[in-house]
Amino acid sequence: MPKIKRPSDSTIHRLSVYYRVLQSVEKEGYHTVSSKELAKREKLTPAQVRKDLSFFGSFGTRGLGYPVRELREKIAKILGLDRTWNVALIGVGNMGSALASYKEFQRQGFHIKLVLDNDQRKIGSNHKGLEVRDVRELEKELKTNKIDMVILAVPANAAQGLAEEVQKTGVKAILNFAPVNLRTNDEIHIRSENMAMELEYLSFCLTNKTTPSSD
Amino acid sequence: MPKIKRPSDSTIHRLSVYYRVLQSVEKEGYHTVSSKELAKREKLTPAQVRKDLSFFGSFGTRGLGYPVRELREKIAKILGLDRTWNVALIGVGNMGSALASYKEFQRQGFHIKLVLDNDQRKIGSNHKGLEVRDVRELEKELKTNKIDMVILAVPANAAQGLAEEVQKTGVKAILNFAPVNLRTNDEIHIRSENMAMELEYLSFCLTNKTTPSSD
DNA sequence: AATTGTGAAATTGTTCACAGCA
DNA sequence: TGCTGTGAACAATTTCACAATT
Repeated sequence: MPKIKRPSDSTIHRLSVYYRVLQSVEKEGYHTVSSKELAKREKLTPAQVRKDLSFFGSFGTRGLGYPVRELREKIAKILGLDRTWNVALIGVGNMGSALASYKEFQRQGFHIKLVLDNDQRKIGSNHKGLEVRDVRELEKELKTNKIDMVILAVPANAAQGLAEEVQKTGVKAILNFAPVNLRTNDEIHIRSENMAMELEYLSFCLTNKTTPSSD
Repeated sequence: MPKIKRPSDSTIHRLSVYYRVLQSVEKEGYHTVSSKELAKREKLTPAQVRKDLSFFGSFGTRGLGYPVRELREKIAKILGLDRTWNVALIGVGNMGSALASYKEFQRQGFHIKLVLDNDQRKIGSNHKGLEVRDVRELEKELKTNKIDMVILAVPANAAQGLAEEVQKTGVKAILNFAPVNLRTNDEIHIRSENMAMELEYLSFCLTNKTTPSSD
């Protein structure tokens, strides 16, 4: 039985990285770029770049390199960035507010179309042009706004319950900022940003005097 | 020559995870916990938990499991969480403000002792009990406040320059929130939180209808 | 009886090295 | 000649399986 090679988790992450680099390279006016150049800009090896891309097809020209614009578009398509995504933000505390105005989301096609909270004082208020809606209307609001992804920026103790509710509505992706590990069945994709954990990693490095070099 | 096994990057990250779980387990009143139970709570395998811990010593008792409190303390020591760290925050925009009031940092021993910005309107103003200082005084302020780590929450185009300045002052760790890959020599530990990249990962999953299951 | 700690095996991910093409 | 695409070699990580211990 032929074993089908699936791109690894890290390959996908690096694809995201290449996408960003290609945006720069394109802005700098280059029409082609080699795996060597791409690698150099991100401290990777040329072989890794080529191998990563080869999971998805042959995009380059031997002897020449990769066509910048075309490759960027190809990667966009692979990552699903050749469209826009409707995103809902749950929780308009400090972090939620910051995320609501985070330009990079918008710039990459993630449009925050809906903002929800459970605090009566916040509901109805205006937040970056969007009226904050009542989280009790979660299901209705997610449906009406055709939401594809949810960003959870709520306190740790509220996150699990909300993740389950979101899942029930049929939304298939959550980006979680609460410092808890969400337990769900396998119907939904969840990524967590755990900022304290990153500081803990740094704490480990400093404590154990490891040599840095791109951790 | 005997090859010394170094814990991998992912082992360190999981240590952070175990630390959090142990805090819960302890709060729930348990005195011992098995690798099986720890694994279950984070969807890992018992063997992995044991292997991870074994890099740092033998903390368990065969037939019984691990002493919760003791293990938590051991891990705290390994990660350098048995002390407090002085953290400086550079950039008091939306994200910076949110980070300044992020409770989890404080709770895990990361104390934001200094807040810097380059905006004259913000300098001098009070932010969560701390006066915002002028980033032009960077070196002096980092020294006076005995800063161990810096959180960078500045626009993408300012991040690289600031990272270099921070490095010159001798601080050895940066947590970067700007959506750029910081290029530095290898004297400093850098971690980046790239929130758009996490959304892109989700975008890939939805686009390619991968089966979720704890990505 | 239960559970750790750990070499060995299996798997996964990265780098090498070179054939093949522009 | 220069650079891609890729199988094969290598390296790292995870899982297995079992002796050792309480």
